[in-house]
Amino acid sequence: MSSASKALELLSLFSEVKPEIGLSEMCRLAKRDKATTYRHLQVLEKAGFIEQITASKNYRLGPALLQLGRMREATVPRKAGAEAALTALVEKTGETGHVSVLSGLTLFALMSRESPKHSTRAVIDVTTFPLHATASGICAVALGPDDLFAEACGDFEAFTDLTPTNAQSLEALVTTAQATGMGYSIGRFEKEINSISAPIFDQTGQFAGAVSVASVASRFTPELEQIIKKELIAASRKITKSWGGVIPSSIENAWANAMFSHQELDASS
Amino acid sequence: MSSASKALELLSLFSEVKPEIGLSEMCRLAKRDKATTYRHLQVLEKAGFIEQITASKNYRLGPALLQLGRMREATVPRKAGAEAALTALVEKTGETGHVSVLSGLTLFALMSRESPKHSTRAVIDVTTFPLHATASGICAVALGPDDLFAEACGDFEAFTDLTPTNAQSLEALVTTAQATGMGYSIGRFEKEINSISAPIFDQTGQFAGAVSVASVASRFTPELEQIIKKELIAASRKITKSWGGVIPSSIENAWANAMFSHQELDASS
DNA sequence: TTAAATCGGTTCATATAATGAACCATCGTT
DNA sequence: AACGATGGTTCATTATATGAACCGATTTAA
Repeated sequence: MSSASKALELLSLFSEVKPEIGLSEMCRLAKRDKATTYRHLQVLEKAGFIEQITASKNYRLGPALLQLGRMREATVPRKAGAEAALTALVEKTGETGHVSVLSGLTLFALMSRESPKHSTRAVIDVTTFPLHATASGICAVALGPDDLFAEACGDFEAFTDLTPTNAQSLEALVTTAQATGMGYSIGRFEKEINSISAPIFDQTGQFAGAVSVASVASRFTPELEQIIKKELIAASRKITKSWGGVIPSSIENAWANAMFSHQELDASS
Repeated sequence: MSSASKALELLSLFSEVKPEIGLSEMCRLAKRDKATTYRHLQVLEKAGFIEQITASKNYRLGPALLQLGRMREATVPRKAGAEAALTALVEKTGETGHVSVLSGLTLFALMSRESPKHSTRAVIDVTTFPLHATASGICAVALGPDDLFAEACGDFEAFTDLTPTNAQSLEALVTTAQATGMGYSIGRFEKEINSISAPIFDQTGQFAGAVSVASVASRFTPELEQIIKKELIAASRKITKSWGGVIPSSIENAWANAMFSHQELDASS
């Protein structure tokens, strides 16, 4: 392993709960020699990636990270960060995929991609997703800011006869989404279209959008559903990383439970 | 020079005007061997500090910077970043220094520090600075968001007989501040107190606050004024860096002109 | 169509820089 | 005063970084 890598690894030892680390402690955490660790810290400090607190002699993340982070934010559009993951998602599932972003109380379509695999396929032709009727929308209401629930209740347009049209039925969908870490829409926005959606988080740590797969109901087997969920999780992880976010452990747990329980059911059937 | 430093240096080659760089170009910019540069890029990519664009094979800043930048923001308060610079400022000038932050349309006092050098000294005992009467306020109106001018015009309270009480006289002060990159208050907030103020910028690239020196008029000689300005510039650079910002070149130019023309006057007198 | 020039990426003998055990100096406890 | 922490330093040993030359693929020019 290169020495530069070892130096950079030290940065990942900082966290919100441990923002300051002293030399000795860092040696223990990194399981490395004190002299080596010290030199690595010197390098990082000279570059502004960390700084030493004069009083305590501890180290913390440095100001250069703010600059570089801002530059990344300024120069790389979110769309670019979602592109590769969405392509992979579509390829692996053979279904239509799309990514949405939450701005204020509205869920906007960011991009969509269709699979050439089937002649019949879902087409995403909306610019904003109804919160109560789509998988992405349920995902946003369930895992995004609290005021989205009220916003969703403000418009119960019935797109199909399965669309939820009152707060109670919406609440049920939201609860399921919170338990599984994913949103579902079984023919609730368009007949014959089943969608599943996973949340995306950005550098503020908040829900930032959703990545979804829309499949035609006739080929939506349990096997396909399992594949879609698996790939959605992978896509969500990739996009979240690209947007500078971290998947909250509560979501990771929900995913693990959802995938595990489903596999169990499959095995026992 | 350590190889880790060399790798990290590559990051500073990215900028808003050059967000993507290819391998060969990076070699030229960094004046380093191609193989070495390539390996450095590999290390940075593995750490998420840069990423390669699949299509063009160019490199750009990576998502890890967003995460680390946000963590720095979350764990290091602005106050801490201003502390050392303010202490040095007060020591070198022997006068009272203070730092203010702009939040919305209001300029709040963040911290102040008095010099033990003189028994008579300025005391900063306000929590918000009037925009029209203080050096920090003029600085904010001149170099901050445009709507501050209207806000300043909303309250022309006359603290002394020198306080500007109409838009015209305020405009004149603002123009001077824009030309010199600093705000001035010669007995306009408190009699016998002269203040000079330099802007601070944060990671959004915008005016974020001001660092100021308040001196008692009786010892405010041209020599002291020159020292204060020089140290203010140094303090502004330090705090701006700590807050993740960059001094705009327009401000740097204004400072250079202001300092140079004054020195010329001194020499010719 | 060919040939020269670029590009990103790779190889391997050489040279340089990373390493860590042992070492200080300093601090706060016991 | 002896102990066990801390942050920081030294120097012989060793492992890693280095770069000239190379490769294959595109692009450009003749």
